[in-house]
Amino acid sequence: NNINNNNSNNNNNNNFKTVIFSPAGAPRTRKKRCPYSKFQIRELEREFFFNVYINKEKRLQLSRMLNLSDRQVKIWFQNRRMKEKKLSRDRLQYFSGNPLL
Amino acid sequence: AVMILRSRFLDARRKRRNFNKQATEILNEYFYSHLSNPYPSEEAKEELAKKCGITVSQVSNWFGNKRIRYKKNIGKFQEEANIYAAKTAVTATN
DNA sequence: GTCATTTATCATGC
DNA sequence: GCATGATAAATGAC
Repeated sequence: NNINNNNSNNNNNNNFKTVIFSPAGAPRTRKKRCPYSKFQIRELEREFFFNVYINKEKRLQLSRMLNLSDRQVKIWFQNRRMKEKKLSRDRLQYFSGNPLL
Repeated sequence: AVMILRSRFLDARRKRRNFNKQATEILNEYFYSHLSNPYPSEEAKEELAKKCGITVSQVSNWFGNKRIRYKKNIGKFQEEANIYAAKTAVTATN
């Protein structure tokens, strides 16, 4: 079964690999970064609002609905949790400098 | 009101402002004097952030961008590399 | 799982 | 018009 396809507007063309700079070693490749569509982001964010940690069933369900691989959904939630943590840090720093707010 | 502030955080994420010349000098000085391993430790990042008047995240962003852009076009940064190499060479003799 | 990264992309400065 | 800082996918260490 092939997982990656993207509907959404502009892209892709996944499974395009980019060559990585290899410091004295065999040249490796990495999947090209492809930005997700507005629709994909909306659905991912919606699920993230309900639970920051997604279980296997919902993950598979989401991946099918959004034409993303199971791995991509998993990684998206990992990155999203990191983003939330950073936003919390920024918020704390911001308010500590502005006690009136 | 909460929603307004919340949206302002999300919107303000990409209000980019260039760093001042002194901060860029400090960052470049560290980068080119550690060119063989341009990965400052967490403590070094905090010190750089303090000296430059920016956040630790901004220091990490700067080094991330600098590493990839230097690697991708070393020739373009050759002149800049020579300048800071000479600068650190002077301090090394002292 | 977290988290520091790499890489491409975005948004702005000038 | 690119330079530059910040963010978004993707990888790998642990």
